[in-house]
Amino acid sequence: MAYRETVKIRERKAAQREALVCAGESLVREHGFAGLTIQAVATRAGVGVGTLYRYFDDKGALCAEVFRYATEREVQAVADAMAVGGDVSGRLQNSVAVFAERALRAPQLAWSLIAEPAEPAVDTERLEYRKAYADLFGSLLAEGVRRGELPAQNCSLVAAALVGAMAEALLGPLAQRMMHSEVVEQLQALCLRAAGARAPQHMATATGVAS
Amino acid sequence: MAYRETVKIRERKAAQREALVCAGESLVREHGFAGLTIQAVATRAGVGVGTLYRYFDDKGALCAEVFRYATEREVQAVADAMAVGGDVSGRLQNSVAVFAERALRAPQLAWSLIAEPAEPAVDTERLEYRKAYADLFGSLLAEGVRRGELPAQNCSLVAAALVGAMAEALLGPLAQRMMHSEVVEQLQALCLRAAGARAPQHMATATGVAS
DNA sequence: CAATAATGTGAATCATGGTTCACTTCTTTA
DNA sequence: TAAAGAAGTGAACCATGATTCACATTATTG
Repeated sequence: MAYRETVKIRERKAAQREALVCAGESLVREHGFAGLTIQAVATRAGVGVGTLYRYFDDKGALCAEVFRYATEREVQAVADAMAVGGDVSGRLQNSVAVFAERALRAPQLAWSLIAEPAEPAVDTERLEYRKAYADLFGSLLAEGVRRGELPAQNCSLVAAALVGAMAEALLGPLAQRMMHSEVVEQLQALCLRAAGARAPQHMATATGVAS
Repeated sequence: MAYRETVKIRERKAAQREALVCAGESLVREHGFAGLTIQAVATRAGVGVGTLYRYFDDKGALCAEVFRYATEREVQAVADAMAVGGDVSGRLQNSVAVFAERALRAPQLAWSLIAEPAEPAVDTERLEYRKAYADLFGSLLAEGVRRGELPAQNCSLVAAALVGAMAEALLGPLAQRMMHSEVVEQLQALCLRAAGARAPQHMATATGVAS
């Protein structure tokens, strides 16, 4: 016997894998999933195309991983904004702002994650991603209803609708031409009204925007 | 000189063109844009693939035409529902119902028109399509604001958001598992709240659903 | 160091589906 | 009916980009 995977190698492999995912993510940030070709990822990571296939079964697997990687911090940021104390309306207002501001600051990434045509494997992940947001907003709404702060409603459906409303409003050409702050304020007001919450209160800055 | 296009031929050509578009639309209805291949359209229309290129520059042109063809009646149905008399809230409620019911009845088509990945040419048309809806809802909202029936708001942005909210709520897996009537009612209530309109009123059936 | 077992490589291959074009068939008119 | 101009045809072609695989390189251990 003359070879067995050693710790050093295992770590190098893990680092390599992450480097590949990371290269993929940077490509998506710049050019969307359209720019995520095996060639481009390999080149950017400084390896040959064959190497990619030592780490991922196929392009779909790579795409899915890149999607998850890019997605994780987005969802987390909204979850954090929602986790602060205060009434449901305030937390809703806050999380809408975080969602919106992040999307406005990285429009290419936002579009890629929410709407860009891509591999079937990405579509699967995307469903999860939207569900993650919908679940987040859904439980917040449910809490509001339970506390009597919001009127009775089908929280899951309304949550999905809120996510759709924000996505559409932010990704359309309109939002790019408006002042970001106005877009955020309008969306906050809209979402609060849609959920039947109290009117929005002025907030100087939203949290959770730092990357 | 021994040939010039005659009326009979011109008509036959027009008919042929429409037959091709129509074949394309039926494919989209059944299998989405993924099923819209040149081969499939040609076969369904009973012609050779070459023939398609006598009528359309390329696949994009055909797709765009198919999209417009399928789209026209959808937008018209909503426009009709919006054109009836009554207050803005009632008309909003009515058009939301029409939009929702049509989407629920033809989910494959709705998904293809609203969200399916497709040719770039289709994406361009899709922008128009969404804009058409957004404009429709936008002017209704503007009228409501002008009349003092709705609170001040950025009508274009809110309209886009309403379209997004409906699309997301209807296309997600949730709506398929719920009773259609409940989905419609929830969406009506949501959109009215979002626009700051009065509470929804009971309506036995929405108009404009017949194809 | 020799043997072994990984990982790294990229030109060649494959898959898919749009597009072309040389040829056939049809329509019109002198 | 013959000539001319169009429309119809589909096998061959092409473009794109993922995937493979025979070979090279590197790491490990007796």
